[in-house]
Amino acid sequence: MKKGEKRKQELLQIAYKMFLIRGYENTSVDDIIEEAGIAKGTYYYYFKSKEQTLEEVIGMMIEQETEAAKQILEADLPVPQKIAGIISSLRPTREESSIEGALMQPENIIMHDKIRRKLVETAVPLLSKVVEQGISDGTFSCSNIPQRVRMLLVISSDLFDEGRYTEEDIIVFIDAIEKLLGAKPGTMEFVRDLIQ
Amino acid sequence: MKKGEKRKQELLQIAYKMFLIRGYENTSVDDIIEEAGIAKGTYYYYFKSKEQTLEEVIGMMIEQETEAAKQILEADLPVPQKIAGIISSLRPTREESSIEGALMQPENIIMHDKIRRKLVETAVPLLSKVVEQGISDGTFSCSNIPQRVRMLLVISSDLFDEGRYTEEDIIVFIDAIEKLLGAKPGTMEFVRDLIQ
DNA sequence: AAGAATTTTCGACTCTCAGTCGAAAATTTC
DNA sequence: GAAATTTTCGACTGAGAGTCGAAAATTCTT
Repeated sequence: MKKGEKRKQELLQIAYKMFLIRGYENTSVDDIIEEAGIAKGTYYYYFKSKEQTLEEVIGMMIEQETEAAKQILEADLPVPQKIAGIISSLRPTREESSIEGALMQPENIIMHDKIRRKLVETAVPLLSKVVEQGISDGTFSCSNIPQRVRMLLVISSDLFDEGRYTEEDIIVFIDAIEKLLGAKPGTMEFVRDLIQ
Repeated sequence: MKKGEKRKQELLQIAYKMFLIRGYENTSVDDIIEEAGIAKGTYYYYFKSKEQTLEEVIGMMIEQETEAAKQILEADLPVPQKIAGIISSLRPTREESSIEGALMQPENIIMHDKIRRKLVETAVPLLSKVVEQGISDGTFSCSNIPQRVRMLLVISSDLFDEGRYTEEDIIVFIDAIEKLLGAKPGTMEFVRDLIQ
């Protein structure tokens, strides 16, 4: 038998994959333990509840994604590059979004919502710092940075999380960035490439 | 015994109240039928599933709220007044938001999310028309109206649906409206009063 | 008005699923 | 190597969503 922490990580990995593929609501604890080849009691020895498992899975995901983002933040790069880098690293990995596309759509409301909240919460401070730097160097010009950054993040998750966006959405989104952060027209065009 | 449609409305009313007070997830079908004094089978004679009941309850809510909004849309009023009117009529009623405050917070994610989506979906076309009128009369100046309106709605639900907003949020929100719709600075200040 | 057809209601039953618990097995400590 | 601690086991409970066939009420026919 495994020693504690190892086993927990293993379960977290399994839960992560299953939540991703089949959705949180469509994955039962029994599914997880079967996949892991353990008994009910063992599962509940490591997790207080199914929901706590979700919480930890999300924490894991976000932490991983935040890791790279923080690196970039510290680097010595021009503001647009930093923004580009942070956004791409926070973006769902191919693994996450491509698994059968089954991911964030049908009825994964709960998981989706929790990820969204946590993502906003952790990304706002990071991006705010970059925007501050952007203000120093004249790229941006505005006050109440965290509030503005949050708005842009909320918009972007509405637009891009579910794949439902058109060319017009992109145009307006870029315009929104420039207007809300006080950048010169056209300077945020590079964002378009990040969306692809 | 009641005749069909009447009974269904009655059940819808009961479900509506219970979902509001105790939340969708914390209300069992058994709770509903007990309150209504009917048997399980009768409930399922009228609804395919619990989720369909939620769907219909939300449809009912939104329809009611949209009613008043449409009236205002048709009226012959200055743009700011129309916006104010529509927003207030789409806003959760005191009944909805005040019931023990238990409403939209703890773990009503599913109901909250469904309401949000449906609300955005129905409000975008309405407000877009007003903005168009605002462009004719010079209040606004922009293209891609529905996209912009949607963004503002999404922001506002993030900000106000859960009561978590500060003075700065309001300032930035108003600024966002003006910038995104191309209104002159200060012209949207009246929105502040709608939030209170 | 009586029977037939239809609508509405009933409630016991099934199935799935999250979570519990006491005891067994493995591991660590002394 | 015995006692203490950690980890695992799986049968069991309880809750809740949804099913189903049959009874009761209502409406339709003639």
